[in-house]
Amino acid sequence: MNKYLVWFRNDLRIHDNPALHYACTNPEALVSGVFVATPKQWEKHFVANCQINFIYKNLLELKKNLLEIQIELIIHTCKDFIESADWIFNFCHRNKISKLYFNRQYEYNEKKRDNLVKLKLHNITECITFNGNLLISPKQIMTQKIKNYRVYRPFLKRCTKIFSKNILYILPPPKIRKYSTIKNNLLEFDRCEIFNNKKYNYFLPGENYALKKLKKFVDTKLNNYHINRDFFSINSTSQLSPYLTVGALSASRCLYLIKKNSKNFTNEKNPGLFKWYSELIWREFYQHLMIAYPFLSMSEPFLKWTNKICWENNPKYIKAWKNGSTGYPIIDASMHQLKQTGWLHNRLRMISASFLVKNLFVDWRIGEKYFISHLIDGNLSSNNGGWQWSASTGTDSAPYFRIFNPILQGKKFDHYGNFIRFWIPELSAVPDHCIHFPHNWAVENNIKIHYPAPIVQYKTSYIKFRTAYLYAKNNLK
DNA sequence: ACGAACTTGAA
DNA sequence: TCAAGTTCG
Repeated sequence: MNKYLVWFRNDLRIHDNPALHYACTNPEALVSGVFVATPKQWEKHFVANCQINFIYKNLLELKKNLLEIQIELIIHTCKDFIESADWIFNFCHRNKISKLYFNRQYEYNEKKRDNLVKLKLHNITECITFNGNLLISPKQIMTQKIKNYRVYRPFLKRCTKIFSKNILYILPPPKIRKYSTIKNNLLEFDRCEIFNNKKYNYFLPGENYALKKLKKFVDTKLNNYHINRDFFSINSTSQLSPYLTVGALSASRCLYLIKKNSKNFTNEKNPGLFKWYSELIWREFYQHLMIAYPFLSMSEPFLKWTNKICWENNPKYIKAWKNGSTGYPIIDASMHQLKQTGWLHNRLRMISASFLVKNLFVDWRIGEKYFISHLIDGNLSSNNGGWQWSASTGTDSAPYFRIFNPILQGKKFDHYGNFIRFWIPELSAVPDHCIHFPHNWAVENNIKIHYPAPIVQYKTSYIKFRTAYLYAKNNLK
């Protein structure tokens, strides 16, 4: 009897999963699933504990869902990618697997691992791979001159053209298998220490929950998304990024709903929908960018000459930024939320990134690494893209003279200071109009607040960065 | 090859 | 206005 194996990686779902779907088209075959955890690899790349925890919890849900269609999910732990490639090879060899199915990953190390597996399995097991994670395959989206897009807007326009022309299919989950591969229906996760950590319960795991959450967002928040999305204290975004990262939800499922909700999803008549769609394409854009320019995943800036900037990297400043004790409430509140929940609104990511780079004059890569090591939705390409955008080192990034003023941003988007009071209770007595910079108010009213003084002055600190940036640009480009 | 366009800001 | 080069059709 034919034995097929589905190798799950960042696609922990049964809906819209090409590898799983096509492995199951032969009703006679024996289909099993496998996931290989690689703790050392994760550690080396600073994957956040909350994300690892989230992966395990999602695996549990995946296992349950696969159980219902009589497919066993084997979970094995290896050290790193190299070892996992060996293990997959041995597994296929030992169990006489005739076909191995998986959805492609395009990152540098992942691709290297997969090529190794393919090479080893040559003449033993047929490897069948799919694009299960991107909305569009890398080669299918090129400029007229057959070059990779470097600028977001034309990329978006091209995507829109393609998507409105093509019909989008969402693959259903497989039907119950004729022959079961279930050996045990125990959910053997209890020994995983991280999994038992009760600290991380902000995002409920699982594909079923993600689909419900998506539907609820589309039904209740999508229409006003463009108006509400920037106000980070009112929960107006979809908060689906963790599910997209582990693949409990596919981006194409989101696109499918977008198309379903509007015949012409590009139409300005649907501004909320269009805005959300364009955010989804940002995610896509940064992935394509990293595929085209792998050096982006190796701590290299897009603009090479920015390597010549002499970052100050003051350890005191770095520590204060990480701990949320900079004396700028919006920054400190953000850093508290990041540490405690593993999630931050995108605007807050931008404000705190801008502050680290352009006020504290710290190398953006230090911030990039810190975010990855704390984010539940941490994703190499989006995180890197966002940081390079903020630091003005990317190809399509904010101009260096564009800087977020943490006080003004706070006043604009957290007008009543609700967000700040939630994360910094020490400031709860400060009146609304002073909460974004409470220091002067405290002095004038002779009130002692338990809150650090600002570590840098906004304006002078920015000039320092700007001077160094321009120096590198003009002299060393 | 020419010209339009270029996420998110602030003074 | 800062500030301006590059990308893309």
